[in-house]
Amino acid sequence: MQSLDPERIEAEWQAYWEEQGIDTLVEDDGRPHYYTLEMFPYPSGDLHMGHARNYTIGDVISRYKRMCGYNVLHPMGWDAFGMPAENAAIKNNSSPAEFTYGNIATQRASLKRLGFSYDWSRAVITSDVDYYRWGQWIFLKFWEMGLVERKSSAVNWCPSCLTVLANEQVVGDGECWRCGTKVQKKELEQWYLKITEYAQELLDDLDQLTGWPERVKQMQANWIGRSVGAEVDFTLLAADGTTTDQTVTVFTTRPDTLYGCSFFLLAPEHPLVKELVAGTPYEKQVAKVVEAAAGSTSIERQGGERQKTGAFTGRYVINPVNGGQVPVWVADYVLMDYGTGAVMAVPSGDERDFEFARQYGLPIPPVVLPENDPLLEELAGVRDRVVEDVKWGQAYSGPGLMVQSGQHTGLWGGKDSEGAKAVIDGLAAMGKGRASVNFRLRDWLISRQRYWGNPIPVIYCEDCGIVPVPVSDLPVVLPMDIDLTRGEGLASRQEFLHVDCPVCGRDARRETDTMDTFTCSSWYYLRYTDPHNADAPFDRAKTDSWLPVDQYTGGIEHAILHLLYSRFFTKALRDAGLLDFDEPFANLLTQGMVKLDGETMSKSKGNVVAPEEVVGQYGADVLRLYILFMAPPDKDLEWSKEGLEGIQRFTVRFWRLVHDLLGLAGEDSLFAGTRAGQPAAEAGGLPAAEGLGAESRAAAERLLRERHRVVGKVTDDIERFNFNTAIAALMELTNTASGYLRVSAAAARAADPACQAADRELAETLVRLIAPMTPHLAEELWQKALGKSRSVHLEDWPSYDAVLARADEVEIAIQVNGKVRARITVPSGAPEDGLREAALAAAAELLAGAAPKKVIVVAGKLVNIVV
RNA sequence: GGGGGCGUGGCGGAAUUGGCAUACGCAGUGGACUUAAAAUCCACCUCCGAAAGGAUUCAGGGUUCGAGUCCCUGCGCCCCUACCA
Repeated sequence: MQSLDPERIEAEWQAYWEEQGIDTLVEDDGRPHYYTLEMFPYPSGDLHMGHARNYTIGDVISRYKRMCGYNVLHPMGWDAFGMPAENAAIKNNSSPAEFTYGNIATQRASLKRLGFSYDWSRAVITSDVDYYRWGQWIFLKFWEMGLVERKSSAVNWCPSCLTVLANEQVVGDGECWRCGTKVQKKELEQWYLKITEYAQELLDDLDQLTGWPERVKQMQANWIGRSVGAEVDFTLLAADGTTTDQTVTVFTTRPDTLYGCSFFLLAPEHPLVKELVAGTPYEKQVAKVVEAAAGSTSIERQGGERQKTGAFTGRYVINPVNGGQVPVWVADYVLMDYGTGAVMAVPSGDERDFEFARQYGLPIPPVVLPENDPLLEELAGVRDRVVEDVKWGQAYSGPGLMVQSGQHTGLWGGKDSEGAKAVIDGLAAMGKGRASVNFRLRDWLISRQRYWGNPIPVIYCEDCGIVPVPVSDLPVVLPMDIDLTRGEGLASRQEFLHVDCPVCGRDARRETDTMDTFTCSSWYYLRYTDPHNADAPFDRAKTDSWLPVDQYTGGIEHAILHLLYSRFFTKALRDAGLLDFDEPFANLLTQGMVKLDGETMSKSKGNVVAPEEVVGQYGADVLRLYILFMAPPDKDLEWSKEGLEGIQRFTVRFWRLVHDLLGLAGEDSLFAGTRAGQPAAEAGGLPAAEGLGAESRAAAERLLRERHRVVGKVTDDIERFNFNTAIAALMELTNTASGYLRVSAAAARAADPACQAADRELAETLVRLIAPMTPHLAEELWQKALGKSRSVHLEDWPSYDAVLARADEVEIAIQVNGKVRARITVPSGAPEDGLREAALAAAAELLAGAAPKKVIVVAGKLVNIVV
């Protein structure tokens, strides 16, 4: 027996698998399809432990499903465009392409060293022109469908990355998702994809995603942010108080509180603001609020809450339900990009309005009263406004009785209430309002003022305006010779910038913005089904047969960004007639983080453990098994060197056990450590094993049962991704088998053919069970120790017999009043009646004559006697 | 503020439908082997107790024959999100 040498074994079998092409997909071989996918990495350096975890989980699923008889698509690629490559290029005086492709080579080597079963012939790199040309093609397809829009709006600008960002990429307290710099607001003309057209469907179809974590679905639902309510039109009064024909519309979820509107608010960025105050005494104060809001990145917080500021504009609007004149204010807490940018303030029913009213001395008339409110007696049924100001310490935003609300007084108010409906109906009849649904989701801003990305295929012509690049002119190739260290960008290349207008043929200018990298990752899972297609992004027949992805595995950080964008792309491509399914990922597994001393591993904190290092020291199999064992995949994993070494010990024990079972162990026997050639049991005080005596026969029986039980357990656990307990069960089987070998003499086993066959069968089972997790170790044992000539990874998953897994006898706990007082052993499958009798007999002494009131029998488990 | 999740030995964690709490591993302790150590093997290893026995899944209450699991209250922790009208 050779000693376990991971370095030699792993190199040898990786070469063998590659040469045999066992991971290369053979399409349409008659087996059912299974598509397992892990989120592809960004090539910013070598792989980190989070990648190792993500891809280990995916690899176990892939190998397990293959052994279960599926034709498994298990691809890998790189999300290769983006900022870090630009920054690194400037720092290292090289180019983004050099940096990116260098890291891809490094990561590819690391992935191979970890023994992942990817079909490398299908690798997709998003910065390859053969890939991104189809991203441009899809952009033009979306253009055709009316899903592309160029518009001017207040956008998020990262002053460090020198580019705009999508709403989803502004994180935390208004920071850039990539560099953490405070984002600024800028009014700019940019390219958008109309994801909002799919808002309702993106929300509704979350219900279809039964294989997604509730948490992720909730996060997406919150992000989409559907609110039901109404739009209300307020008529603007001129400066002299006369009526104009101009209206300002608000969105509200509480139309029932409309009678309590005592002031009207505009966002500082609202286009009307300037116009209202121009040349008036109010201009100065209002301008102050507007300016402060523009620099709101530096807003101070007071006691965790922002101080609200605002200013009166000197103008009024008319409340459509009661004709009341309402002062118009500008307030910094009103957001331009939610609703209409204008708000009807109802301070008695909204905490923020309440706070603002108190601060500026504005009235707070009550309109919806909570139960038991002292005002109920005074105001019940009162239609006109008699109380202008409540004495409350805070607003009441719950449901309640409507008062001081004209004809709607006495109705029940609240979100989506009868009162709300009645007010909407009244407004609709007047033509001053309508029921409305508002979404928080904004259109997806996809243009980036960066070089290292997919060029937006658009041309600006002085005569023809904005012209899409004709499909026949694709791809728009990204020039590779841009020198970022000299401050160059796409506009620096005349041959890129200047182009003949596709319509009129005159000199025109190319768009120099590139697309958000998230557009590249929004459809890569489709490309894997047909990665070399030169005529189309993908082939409908292939996507139909492989998608949706059966199992997608990746980090929770993509809960909104990537997963929402991909869902949108899928739906849009479906509507383009290119796909026939609604959702890209049927099942989603979000793996937890890898931590060290309770902190997330990160380069900046300097607390990283590099997978490469661990592989070098312990081997890929040990790293993989450790990652799977230490925590369930969706929980955070605390790194522990001791734990890693424990797993290493287990792999050695497993290795020796298989050899022992086959009679191949010799001096490396599990029990060779104590006295040469003698079972350690002797030293441990057990009688020396002489042959297959009664004790070893009993052990053999136990072992057979355990074999069937553990195969069942490991199968169930892998199906449910409980890899940690699957490994625990394998450890138990290993321990049971060691116990059996300890009490039975090797010579006697070798002399008994039935015994030898059983031992061999067990060894084969063990190797097949561990194969998805430690593929190299398993292959070495399978081919070298067991003498097989075909890869273990092409074998069938072991089967088991539930009947054999059941013990002949089971131990039944006898409880008295719910506490375990005794145990009896009965034949398994004993009938309930018998069990009851046996239990009562066994408990007679304990009961001391007390008559049982009730006896509960749980078959095969326990009997509870209630006295 | 809103939403989601969690709380089990010294540690990571198990308990699949309400049915014997603490599987498996780490750390620790003792033993065998060794001149010795490491490695290996064996045994012990929730707490109190000499033992018999008792207590124990953050705390308190409830439902139930029976609760780590379900319900209520409180405490603590984590994650997401946030002037969203």
